[in-house]
Amino acid sequence: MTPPETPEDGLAAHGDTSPAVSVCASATKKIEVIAKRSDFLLAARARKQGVKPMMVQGRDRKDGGDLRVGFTCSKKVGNAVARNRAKRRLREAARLVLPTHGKPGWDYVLIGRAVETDRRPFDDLQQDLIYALKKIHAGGKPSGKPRPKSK
RNA sequence: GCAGAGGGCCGGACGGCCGCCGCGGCGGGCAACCGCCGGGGAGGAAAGUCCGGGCUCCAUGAAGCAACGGUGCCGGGUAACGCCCGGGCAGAGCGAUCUGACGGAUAGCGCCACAGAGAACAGACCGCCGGUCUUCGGGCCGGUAAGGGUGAAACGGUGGGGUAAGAGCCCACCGCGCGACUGGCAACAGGAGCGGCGCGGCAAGCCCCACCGGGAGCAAUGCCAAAUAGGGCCCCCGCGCGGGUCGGGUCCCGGAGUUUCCGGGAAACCGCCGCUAGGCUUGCUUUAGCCGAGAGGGGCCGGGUUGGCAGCUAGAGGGGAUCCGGUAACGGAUCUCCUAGAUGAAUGGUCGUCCAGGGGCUUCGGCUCUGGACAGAACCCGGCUUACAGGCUCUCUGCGCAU
Repeated sequence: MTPPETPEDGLAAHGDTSPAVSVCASATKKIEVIAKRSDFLLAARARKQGVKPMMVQGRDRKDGGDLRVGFTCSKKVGNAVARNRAKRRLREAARLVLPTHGKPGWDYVLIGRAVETDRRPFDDLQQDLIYALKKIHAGGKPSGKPRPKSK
């Protein structure tokens, strides 16, 4: 079966998106990786939006610098192989989506989930990420003290 | 052909498009860096972290002893091992084969539940036999351990002789113990002869004997940088003029893109050098000094924090082929191929075609749906253990059939 054409958003097409990317991301072309634990903790205290295959946390650092992203897959996701696979799919989705839908100066943390991060069709995974980013930029909910106990 | 035993090996394949992490080369650039090209990039268990090493740091005269821990039939292999190979012994199986904490119980201590008369210098409940008494039911004294009963285990077994009844009390055979000698490197095996038999089990209870072991680990360890509160040590000390780019800071430009780093440049803010001058407070006194203390400034050291670099991957290395030694594990020689190094942690994402495997339909040609186990390097090796869809292959055993 042929894959459905999704010309919008420039996410499904691969080869000829480089001019669009360079236009949109003139200020920040590279995505930094969050490496410090304290940055993860700050992002966790900021806005969040859950979608089926992942939880997305976002924080505006308000310094206008680079867009940064981090990934978290706890042992709840599964063994090491399952955690790696989930993290790789999230990383790939972030690579395709964030240059056009992310905002400079923000930190994003993507958190993997047990089965859905692996099973979700990749196009849907990208749409979910775009939806979550929109909600977060629009205001989101502050992920305060009451941690979500449901899955 | 059926049933079974023991090994060895593989553990999806190919191709688009888009990425990630090292390495090498070329080009641009003073350089930082950027671009292009080439090549490499998870496993048989990478896992558990259970043994044995290498390596690093710490401790330590050599060594011995004690304590603690480990190993435990014998011989060999190995860098070493608790691993591997061969052999012995015991047990299981018709067999191929499999299983085994397999040193010592006359070094000592301890334990052996329940049942049973009795459980470790044996003992006598029912019996059996003799004596004696008798109300004829049996009682009492003595002998005995063959028979019964209990138990995981009861102090040899069977038969004969013998006796009041019995008993290795005596004899034959079997068993047991000691054992000259023989074979073997040894574990061990065979065994002339001797002994009437006295000597139960547990060491996965303490223990004894022999051998081995100093401790901690790559978050080891070494180096560099930044910023901060406080500590220790050392130096300078005011003013003015000039010099210079060696160190720090400031500013500008470029690169990488952020509390920063690298390269180039500018100016004289501080240190510095030359001249000049003779001290901010205070103490001492020879009223002057290379004097002391303090404030201020600078540098160094040590400690914690964060980041970077090294350690970091080619090593007792693995695979293949041939030859030699060895029953084998393994060793030697020659040729050849392979050999990842991340650090919020790369080795992928996605799509297509095919191949095993499974289900359904079938006109036996196929069609269609489904679908790939266990699992991810983190300093490196040698083992062990555990997990694992499915498949390939070799050798051997038993039974059946055919010749």
